[in-house]
Amino acid sequence: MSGISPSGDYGQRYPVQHCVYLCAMFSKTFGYALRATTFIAIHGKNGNRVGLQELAQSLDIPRHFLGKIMQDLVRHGLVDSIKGPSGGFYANTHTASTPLLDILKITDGNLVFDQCALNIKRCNAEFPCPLHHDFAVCRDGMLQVLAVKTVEILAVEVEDGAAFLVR
Amino acid sequence: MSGISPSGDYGQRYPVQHCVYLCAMFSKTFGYALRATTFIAIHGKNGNRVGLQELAQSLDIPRHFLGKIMQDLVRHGLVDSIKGPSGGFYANTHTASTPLLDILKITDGNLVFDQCALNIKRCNAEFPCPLHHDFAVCRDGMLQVLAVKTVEILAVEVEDGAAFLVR
DNA sequence: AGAATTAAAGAGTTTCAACTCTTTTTCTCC
DNA sequence: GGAGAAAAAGAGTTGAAACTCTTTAATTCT
Repeated sequence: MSGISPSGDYGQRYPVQHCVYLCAMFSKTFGYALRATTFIAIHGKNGNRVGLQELAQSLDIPRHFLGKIMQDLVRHGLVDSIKGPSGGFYANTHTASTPLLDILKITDGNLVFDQCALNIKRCNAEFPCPLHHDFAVCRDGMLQVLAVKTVEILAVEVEDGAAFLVR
Repeated sequence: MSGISPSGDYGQRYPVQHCVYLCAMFSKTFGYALRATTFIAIHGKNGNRVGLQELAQSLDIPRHFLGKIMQDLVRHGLVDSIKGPSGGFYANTHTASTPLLDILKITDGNLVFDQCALNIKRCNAEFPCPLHHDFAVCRDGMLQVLAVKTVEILAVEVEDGAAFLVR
């Protein structure tokens, strides 16, 4: 009959081997924004400014795309910026204390997630899709992390060498 | 200064209220495929056949798009089909016992997810991004669910009225 | 055999995230 | 105040997922 390997080999059935196939939960933009904000929380304080060029190179993010994202973060007051020579981005009083969830709201918008994992229109505890509960556990756990963790927490981890923003 | 509400209101800073913003983890195609397979496991047995028209209408899925997806499921041996008048899709010996992960592999492909939530190139336990651990917990939990649950389990839940494939 | 029906197949369209390029505005320094 | 540097702003491009439309192949029934 048919195997399940997605690329053409329709051989026989196979045991599920250990491998990971899940898609990302967040947009790339969110990852870029989070990493940039954390970088600025670390390097853009005490009068220091981080230029777009430096930021993009340090984090290996497409420069112009990052420019757009930074615009947004500045508009929302997450970081500050100044134009002109020796201008750049720097941390303000909000930067470090920002919960990650705030960044997600900016980058990924008001996707109020009443859709479920299976994209059924109205899926809730009363009329759940077959994956409603399992997915809710996973999602709410992640949400809790994002609500509780702040940029500062990440910054400290990175400064301690316990986590990394690149590579 | 600036609020965080994504749609233009750059007012003052705000408290994080309870709301959910996470994106889906799976493609729409996966949701369609999973629901269709489960529907067929329920209604396409004992010589019964489910036509594409009926399937698409019952599940509220775009008909021609579902046609493409069904092609794939048939090719991979997950369900069987027959053409002509009174043709349609029906369950075979594999259908009910298929783990959900198999369907994900077909629809979402061999996305070996060594990328992390923040899209850093090489993110692993040794050199983790700041969200590596939290995301791994969430992802692996979901993966476990998908590996363990089968179409049959969903079908029973649906037949018992404990879960729903539409609405 | 021929008409009707249904899935399979293939090609096209739409939408949106991700990314690029160019121009404008603001600021500093001489 | 003029030149240069840097962010802001806006418009354009690309690629892939999601969805549509049309044609072909297989099957049944008369």
